[in-house]
Amino acid sequence: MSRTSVSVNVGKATIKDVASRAGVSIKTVSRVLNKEPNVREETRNRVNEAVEDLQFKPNPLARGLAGRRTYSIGLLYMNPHEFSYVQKVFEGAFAACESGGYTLLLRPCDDDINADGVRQFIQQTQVDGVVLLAPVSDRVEIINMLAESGTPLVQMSPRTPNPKIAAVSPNDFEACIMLTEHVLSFGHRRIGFISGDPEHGASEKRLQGFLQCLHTHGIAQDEKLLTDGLFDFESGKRGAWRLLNLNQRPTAIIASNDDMAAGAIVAARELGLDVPEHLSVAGFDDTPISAHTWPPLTTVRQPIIEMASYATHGLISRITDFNSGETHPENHIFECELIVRASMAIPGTGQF
Amino acid sequence: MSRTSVSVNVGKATIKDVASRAGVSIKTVSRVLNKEPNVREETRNRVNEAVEDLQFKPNPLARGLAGRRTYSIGLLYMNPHEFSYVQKVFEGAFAACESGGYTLLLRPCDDDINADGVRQFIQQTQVDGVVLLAPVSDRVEIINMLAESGTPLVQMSPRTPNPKIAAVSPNDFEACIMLTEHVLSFGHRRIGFISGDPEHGASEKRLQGFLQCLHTHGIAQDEKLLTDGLFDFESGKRGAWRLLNLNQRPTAIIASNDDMAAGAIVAARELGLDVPEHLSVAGFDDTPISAHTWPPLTTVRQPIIEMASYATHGLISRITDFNSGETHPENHIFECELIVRASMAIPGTGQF
DNA sequence: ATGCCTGTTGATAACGTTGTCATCGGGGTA
DNA sequence: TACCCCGATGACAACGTTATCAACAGGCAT
Repeated sequence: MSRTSVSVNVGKATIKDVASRAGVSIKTVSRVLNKEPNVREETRNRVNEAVEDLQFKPNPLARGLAGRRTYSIGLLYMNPHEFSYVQKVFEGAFAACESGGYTLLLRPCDDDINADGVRQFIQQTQVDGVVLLAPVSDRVEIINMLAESGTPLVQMSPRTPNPKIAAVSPNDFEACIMLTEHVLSFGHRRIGFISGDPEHGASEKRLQGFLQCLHTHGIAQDEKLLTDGLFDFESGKRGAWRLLNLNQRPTAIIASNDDMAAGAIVAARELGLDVPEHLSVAGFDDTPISAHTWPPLTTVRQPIIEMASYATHGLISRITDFNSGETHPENHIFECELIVRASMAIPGTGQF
Repeated sequence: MSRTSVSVNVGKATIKDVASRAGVSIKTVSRVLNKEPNVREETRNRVNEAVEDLQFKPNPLARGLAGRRTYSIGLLYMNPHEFSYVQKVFEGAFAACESGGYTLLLRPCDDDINADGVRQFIQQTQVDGVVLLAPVSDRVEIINMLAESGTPLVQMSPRTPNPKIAAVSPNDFEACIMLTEHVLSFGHRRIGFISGDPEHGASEKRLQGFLQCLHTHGIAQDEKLLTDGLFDFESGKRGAWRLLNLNQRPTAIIASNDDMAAGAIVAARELGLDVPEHLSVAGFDDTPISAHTWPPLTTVRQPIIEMASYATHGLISRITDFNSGETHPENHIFECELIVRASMAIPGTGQF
């Protein structure tokens, strides 16, 4: 009535306009919008038609204010230097949000992130829940604060899954056994291992998988072949440098991620060693760089997008289904996949 | 009064609590919060104290609903395969938002993005403004739609700056001249060039810079040495493959970005050519991969973070200063920097 | 004195939803 | 018949801010 709209005011319609057009109260429109029960089929249809006609989109701000929820969730992460990982997580989480009508907020965290910072973020943005990437997912004070404040959360790759908290994880341990098996199958027996950032639970798990596999095959473990890294290129390069300067240097190096493996390749070249003729190298994570080095890296793919999507879906449904009786949060494990490329060869030959 | 708070309700305070504590009306608190004029110094102080005491944070949803603004802006981008670029933009934009009290929403756009999709995004999220990354910044229908709807925007690296629209750009043309000069200084005369995705304005500008530089030095242009790419690794590899299979192959290749340069290195290796002994390679953008290949790539650094931060700051102040009389939007140009690494050598020698 | 402007302040509407509760009517049960 | 319960619906308060406009005090010109 009040609007002499000629398709100009499209999108500016409010719930009142819809209500008067459908000949019902705004509350009934609200019920239909939120798929609440106890609305007659015919009424529901009439409302939906009006919504369609007016191209009505509920105002998220009003919704949030009245309903104490924002239909948005936060994604907290650290380590911008592993950004290709974050990117994929974002991709998966974004897709899940999209399909659920949610908005996703990215939140980079400094190394010195504390519970207060997170609390402030949540207060400021009013997100309905959060996805925590490793290693944020391991900060006890943050987890506690969120639990206390009743904010739904889901962890990605936590060090030790908490039975009370939903989580998704790759099977790092088994995956690293699989990778090591692969390396052994070429005949390598002196294998160097560059571990990852100890801040990440995955680092320990990958190392343990490696050691377990050696043990299974009855290969003596040589402490000198284990060296530390931090998941970044430079530390991988330094680690490989140390390994390659041993009296008896390894014929293969497994790096706990691709960036470090790329560093290992560069270290080898600087020492005049060809990959894979003189040294085989394997990475982990199947990031873009693993396909873009020369030679391209044999690595392990985590289904990051799927994991993020799964985690986010779960989070959203927990936020939504306030009704469903406390389903036990699970730690869902995802299988990894071996990606064979050209950085691995039979020792001393360069042959595959 | 009503709250027997024992520091439990911290953060749940509303503007009313602040008002009663300071002994003023909520409107006056609002005035102080929004730094409006015409509040007595003493009153202002009293309110600020109350805000501090109660750890009051205004509810952004209520703010948005009442004030018709959300204190959030959107970042629209395409091409996830150039994600390290997006990452840096995000970094800069995020910092600017942070300091301005704004929230940043990332919005990946499909290739088939259209004005309707963007309109929907804006309606749904109610962002106060948007940052458009190339090549979204060149979609005329989108720009027009935003202009019509009165949404403030800023373009990053538009093809042709519009005098009515604020923008930031790198000096691609001059930067590519600088890079080409550098290549020429090693004595290269047959230089292959792999251009970028024609969808991006930068591609044309970089190519023109290259050609201009050759012309300045009186070097005849050989069409065969120009080949097309799409800014991704694979197209770079294919482009280099074509160039290296010419009867008279180039002694150096300039790729329009680092991913393609990495592809060029791999193509060379596959053909048994060493870099830089048999072939020099240069990239563009100084992405992480440029430092992680072997040899590391000579490239050009755009100050992406600074550009994004500058653009975002400008956007925010335009949103805020509804008062200031229509300052002419400017296209701010940023200088690029040559990054010299080890992928470039004197033709046929491998020496720097 | 009177009127007017200006700086300061407050009462209250408005923003567009969801939540709470009341109402109404019809069918099943005692 | 009387009662109760339940599905369907609506009136109106509530959410926590900003916007509008009125009120008030004091200074200055008339």
